[in-house]
Amino acid sequence: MVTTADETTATTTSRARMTGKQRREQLLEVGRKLFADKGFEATTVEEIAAKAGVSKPVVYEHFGGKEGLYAVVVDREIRALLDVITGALSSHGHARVLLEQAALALLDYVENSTDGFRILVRDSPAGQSTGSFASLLSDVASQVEHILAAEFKRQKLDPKTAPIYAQMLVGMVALTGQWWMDSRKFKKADVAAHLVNLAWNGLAGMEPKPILRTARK
Amino acid sequence: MVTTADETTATTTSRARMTGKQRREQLLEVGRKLFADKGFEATTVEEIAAKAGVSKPVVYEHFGGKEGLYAVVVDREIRALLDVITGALSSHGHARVLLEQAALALLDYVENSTDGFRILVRDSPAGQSTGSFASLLSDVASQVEHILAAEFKRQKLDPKTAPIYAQMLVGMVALTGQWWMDSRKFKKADVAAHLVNLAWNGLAGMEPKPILRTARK
DNA sequence: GTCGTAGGTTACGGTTGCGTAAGTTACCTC
DNA sequence: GAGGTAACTTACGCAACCGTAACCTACGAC
Repeated sequence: MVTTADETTATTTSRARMTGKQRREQLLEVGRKLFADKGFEATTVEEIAAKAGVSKPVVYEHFGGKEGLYAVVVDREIRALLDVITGALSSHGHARVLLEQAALALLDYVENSTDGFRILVRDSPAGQSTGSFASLLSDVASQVEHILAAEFKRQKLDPKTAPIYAQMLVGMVALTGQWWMDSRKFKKADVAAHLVNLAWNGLAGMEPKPILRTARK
Repeated sequence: MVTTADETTATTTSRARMTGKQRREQLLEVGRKLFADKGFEATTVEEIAAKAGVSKPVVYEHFGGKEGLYAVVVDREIRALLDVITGALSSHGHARVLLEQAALALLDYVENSTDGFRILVRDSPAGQSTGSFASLLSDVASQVEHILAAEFKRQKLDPKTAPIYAQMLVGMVALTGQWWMDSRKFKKADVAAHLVNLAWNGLAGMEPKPILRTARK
């Protein structure tokens, strides 16, 4: 044992004994990071344990296995993301403002919880056919759909087509978030403003200098 | 499909001896299907071999391993998709028409080569950090960027922002394709028309009954 | 200060799936 | 119909990981 030194890459985070809760949270953190970096299958239980400065059975004790840990990690991320998006979409106001807020909410999430977002995007624990991220997207899309349907009626457009447009908007925002996560060459507020600009005005009627209508931290 | 008999799940496609080329192509087909259905890691070499009615070493003979086979499969798909998209984008004409054609090209691809598209979207052979699909997208985005930059100058918009909009458009189209692949509740031409409608006119100025401007098979 | 228990360890069994060595069969050529 | 070669097989070695059984150890309560 001895080992004050870390062998290969493992940064032995803790050394001391912890309470169950603490250890559990720590394992979740460590796992999150690893899953984000290397994906589900490429991450091994031993690696997780090592990086938490603990031995393998501890992981099994808390989560019953890799899948168990992964499930909890994903569940938390899904909930967190869904919460902020739903929050943004269910404040009342002009559809344009809702869009703006939802976009900002996603970008915030991408910024603050990059690892989590990366996990969701990667998804792929083979088991569930419906990737959890896909189902999150379709959940959000259905919220957007309702907003759009109302808006369409007002504008004398066919509400039957709302699902398509909902899907497109969600896709646009989601993939833009994904892209922004890696490139990061533009400011968050700018990305959001352009997002809204394109979605609202279209290429034919774009504002030259789009600005946000919402005050934000 | 010249299937003779299937046992449990493995559809032993061939029984007879083949030439090297034939076998190679057959293995690529089989692999493509399996990778699309189960992903890279979940697919085993034995499974591929079995489904091709052949034994494992044959696969190693032709491709040197699972990764080798996968690489060829992905490479072909990337090329194919990139070709049709690039083709659509490099015909000259109104930007709106280009968008329309590119959208249709993608949807065609999704329709005709569903397995391939699913593989690309899944991607994830751990190795290359830059998922091949991501790099394809950014490739396409850069093409779109140039088209947009020209268009922006004409419209007195800032060409510096073209990359963002390019990314958004590509994201919108790509994720819509992904969604359409699974849902399939709308007709291809309709999806394309709505795609163009949103991108071009925006939510504020949508046409009630968008129609395509291009004649298509 | 002993003792119960939560927190932790070492060490192993078992499966899975990759990759290869060595040998076999059909087919084509002369 | 002998033999060479391309196509293919059986059989195995081996490494990685998962998961578990069995055994320690710090530490607060009494």
